[in-house]
Amino acid sequence: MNLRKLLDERIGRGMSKVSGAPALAVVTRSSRPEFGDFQANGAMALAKKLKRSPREIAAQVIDSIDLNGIADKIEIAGPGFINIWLSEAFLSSSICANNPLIEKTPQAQTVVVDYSSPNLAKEMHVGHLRSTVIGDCVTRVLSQLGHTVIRQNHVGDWGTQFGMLLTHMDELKDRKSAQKEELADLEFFYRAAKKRFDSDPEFADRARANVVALQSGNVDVLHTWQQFIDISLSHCEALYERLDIQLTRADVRGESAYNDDLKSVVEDLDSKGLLSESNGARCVFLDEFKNKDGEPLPVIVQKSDGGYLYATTDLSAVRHRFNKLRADRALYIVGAPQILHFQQIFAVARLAGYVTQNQELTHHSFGSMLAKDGKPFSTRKGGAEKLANLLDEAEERAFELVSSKSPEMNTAAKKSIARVVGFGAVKYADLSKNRTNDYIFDWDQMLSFDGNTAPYLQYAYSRIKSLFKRGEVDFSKIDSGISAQSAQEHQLAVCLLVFQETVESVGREALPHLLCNYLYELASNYMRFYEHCPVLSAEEDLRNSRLLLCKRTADTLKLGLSLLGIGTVERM
RNA sequence: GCGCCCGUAGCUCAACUGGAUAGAGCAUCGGCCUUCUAAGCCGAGGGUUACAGGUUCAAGUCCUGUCGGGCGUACCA
Repeated sequence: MNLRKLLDERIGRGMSKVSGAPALAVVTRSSRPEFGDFQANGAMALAKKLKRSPREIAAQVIDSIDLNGIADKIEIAGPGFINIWLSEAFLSSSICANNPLIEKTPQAQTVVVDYSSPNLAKEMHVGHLRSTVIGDCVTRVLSQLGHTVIRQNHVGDWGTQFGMLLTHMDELKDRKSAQKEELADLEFFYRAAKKRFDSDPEFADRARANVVALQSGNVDVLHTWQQFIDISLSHCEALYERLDIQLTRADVRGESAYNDDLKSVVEDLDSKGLLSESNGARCVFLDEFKNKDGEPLPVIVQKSDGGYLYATTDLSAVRHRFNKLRADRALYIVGAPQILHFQQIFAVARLAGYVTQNQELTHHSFGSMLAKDGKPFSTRKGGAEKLANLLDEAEERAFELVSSKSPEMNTAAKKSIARVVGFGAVKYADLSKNRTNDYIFDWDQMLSFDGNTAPYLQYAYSRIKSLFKRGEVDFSKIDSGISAQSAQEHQLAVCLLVFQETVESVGREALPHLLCNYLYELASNYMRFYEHCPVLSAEEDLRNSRLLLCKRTADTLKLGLSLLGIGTVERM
């Protein structure tokens, strides 16, 4: 149940009645406990419009709304806030086993999400984590809400750097073991190829020839290319699997997939009169984009030598997503440096009619990862930390911690907990921040296990499970409701009812940190409840009520964490 | 130069998109384990929300300007 929406509708109706025209209730969580559970702020704006006293308006609104069975106290406070206290009966009936944690949307859409999209020429590094985990979370959330999600891994599998890589691969062909060894570490392989390219002119010539051969469809070169792509993809897949990222080979649709369509895109733009020629290149000029001299900035779709660019590829991808995949929405989880690029692509796509008015096309950007010295990770010169190294370190540190906290556990159990906790911490570090700013990569911060981190949420969960085990609780025998009498129980109960609204927001805005904030608040509320309200030792009715609160909290934490792509453990 | 993004506690970040006394975590200091897991709980200190104006019942949030930072800005992706 979306509680806020419910209140917004109920109070909004009252507001509109008083106004004589549609008016918004503007319901939010109350800023402090003495102001109740929720507050409606719409009366002030309405009073302004009607040129009347806000408190008077608020009083009329209260008279005209029916919150029977939902609220047991409504008050006017300050300049005209309407404060609402939810009734215990409402909390009890809302938090019961047959109410689903998340309701499906009545308006299911087809949503394409473009995320992860690593460059296959190199190995995935820590900078790829952001897009990968955010996209993974967004797709899980949208699926949970009942939408049809189509994942698109727009990998970089085409371009001039492959000439150099394929040439180097050819050189090693006769020495199978050497080739295998080098390809096992793509970072090493890339550097070796680059070194040859820079130092050996003959090699560089062959590399350039291979680029041409590749682009013109030479069968042998294509075969080698396919081999390389397969190997590189399997590197990615190993990381996806470790991190439990829901991307498979079927979701891969790289740049090369659009090659055959590029000519058609350009022709189509031409037929629609959008194309003009400038310095030999074919471009779309848009009034809203200017270059550094204040002159119109082109979106170049075909170079003067006849070649195509990533703008062309992306236009083709847009067309594919809306025409072939029948998307209602297409979300791009790609870093901030590409803001202008996507603004241009989206504008052209709209002009060309690839996307209609009621179809959504949005770029969800985020800042780049910087090294400790504040400088960007160079993806050309190496120096970027391999994602695999981060994951190794996460497992090691978590293993040490588990070992020190629970020395009695066997190694296998410790290892399995270390994986869930370590990777959870890494993912949460990225998911919990909304910054469009750049941010500094820091091992200790990334691998922290204290405070507002995934392990805190996992700990809350395992504490609840441990409680059930100790109490030998059988929920099939508990059919009573909850009674939230203490402040801690009440806060926890209200918090549980905000889950739906939070998840819907994440689906709408593609902002996983909202879910992180929510789950942290939920876990904090639970911890306070746990400290103040004994569960197993309480008399039967109270014990059952508290057990039900625990159960709902555990279920919400587990589902919420799973939507973040983070696991839970029974013990830790 | 122009465009976009950003500037919140010592550090990393929130603030439900204009609402009441700007909140968390880390770090620092003090308390709480013979009662359900101390990866926890309770408490303290720490702020002119970069700066200056403006808009209004109400501004961290909107507008203008200044300073500081990042990114982008014609055939790489």
